[in-house]
Amino acid sequence: MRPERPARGPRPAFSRAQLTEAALRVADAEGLDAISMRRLAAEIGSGTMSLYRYVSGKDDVIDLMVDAVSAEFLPPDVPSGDWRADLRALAIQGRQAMHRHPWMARVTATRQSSGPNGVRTFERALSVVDGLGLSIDVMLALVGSVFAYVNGYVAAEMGELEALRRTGLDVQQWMARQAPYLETLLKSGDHPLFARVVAESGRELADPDERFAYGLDRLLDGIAAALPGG
Amino acid sequence: MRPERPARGPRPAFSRAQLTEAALRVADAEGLDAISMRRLAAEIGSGTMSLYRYVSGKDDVIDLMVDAVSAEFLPPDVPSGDWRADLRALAIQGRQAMHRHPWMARVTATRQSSGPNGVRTFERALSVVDGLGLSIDVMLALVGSVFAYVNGYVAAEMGELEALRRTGLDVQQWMARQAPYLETLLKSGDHPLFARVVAESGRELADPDERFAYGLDRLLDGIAAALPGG
DNA sequence: GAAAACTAGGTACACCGTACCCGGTTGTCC
DNA sequence: GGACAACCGGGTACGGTGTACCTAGTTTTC
Repeated sequence: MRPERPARGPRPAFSRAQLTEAALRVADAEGLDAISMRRLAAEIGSGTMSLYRYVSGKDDVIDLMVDAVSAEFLPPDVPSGDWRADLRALAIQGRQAMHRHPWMARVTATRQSSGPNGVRTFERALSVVDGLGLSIDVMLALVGSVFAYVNGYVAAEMGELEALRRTGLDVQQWMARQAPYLETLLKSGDHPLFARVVAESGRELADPDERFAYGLDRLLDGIAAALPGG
Repeated sequence: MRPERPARGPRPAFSRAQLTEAALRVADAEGLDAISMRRLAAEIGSGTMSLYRYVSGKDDVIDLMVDAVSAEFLPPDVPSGDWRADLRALAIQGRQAMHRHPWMARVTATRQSSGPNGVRTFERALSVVDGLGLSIDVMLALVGSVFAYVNGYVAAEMGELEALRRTGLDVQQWMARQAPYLETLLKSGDHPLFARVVAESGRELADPDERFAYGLDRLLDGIAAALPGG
């Protein structure tokens, strides 16, 4: 955790920040699976094992990456006073950050950042619902439910996109490949609502941002209704 | 996709179902990372490469596992008429299934099942909100938001448990190891709400099931309020 | 100048998914 | 009954992975 110059020994050839930056560049462009210690070493022009002078292992690299991205949607240090707007903005900015870094959602779904920026985000999210007359347990549950929705929604969203990217196909080619299986499902007649989805979906809530916000607003409605003030 | 006896050739020594069962046994007991083609082959007493007669690759094995677990929380084929109770039950049973299979949440967070049981679950979830005067797009958004909450919540929940399991430590040992970092965070004074969490959390909503249900009920409240009938 | 504390990084090990291939078994058809 | 297609089991091999361990060089302190 200390990128600073130690007392003795030669000057380090690079820094944890440079390593993190290289890892982000690779993962953003080629996906999380493109990250390997050998690859990262090649990227910054060092020997593979030298990386272990800066991080304790690959997991540590991932932690650094997550914490770096967490900084991108850090809420302002002082809440606006409108808890709903603040929570909504945090959710939307979190999603946008995960869209900029398509590998992010898969990681944060199962492991939230315990680095400085992760903790800061958590603290500021709690501060958004502070002063509403809630116990810390309820505050935690409310913030947690919004995080759960955002992480769950975006993980599903990006999971599909990343799976598509891995195939190397475009959307048309992919749909053409799925067509026979889809046909079988529809022809069986056992899935009338799924058939309706295929036939008539997309008239409303066609914009992905709008779809995300729709569910988010339902959740925020429910939270608002449970608040002491009404 | 065809475990049936083919026309020619020797009788297969095992079946996709047996392979799936072995994979579930290993993953449930030792985690998803314990699943390897060599390990599975050893488990069912076959050569490694023979598995490829039954599945196209490791991803296919995972798909089979997910679809098998999906059968565990398949909603009844006819909704009760109480959409809220049905959606709530689906969420709770989905979570319970993911608790029985700790590896499941990590997988479904980014890749929903497109196998028979996955499609059936999807169809029946939609049928729960059918007949309420909603367009298929809104139905999709509502079901999707509940899925997002459940997947997001349980993925975070299980992610923590699985991370703990991987260390091999028990809760006390793990907390003792984190203590110095925690101390630093608290001593800095920059995280007063986080400090409150550490100090006073657990008085309300101490039961994990209750915590999960609390957020879920907020979401369902918000959905109820948006329904045409009120 | 010696020693301590750090640095870079090569080698090696155990494991992974799976492409490719060979040889054996079974059913069908002439 | 013989030929052959179609399938099965599975060994070998390749190009990857994370990282433990070790050697050797460099800088600072005493």
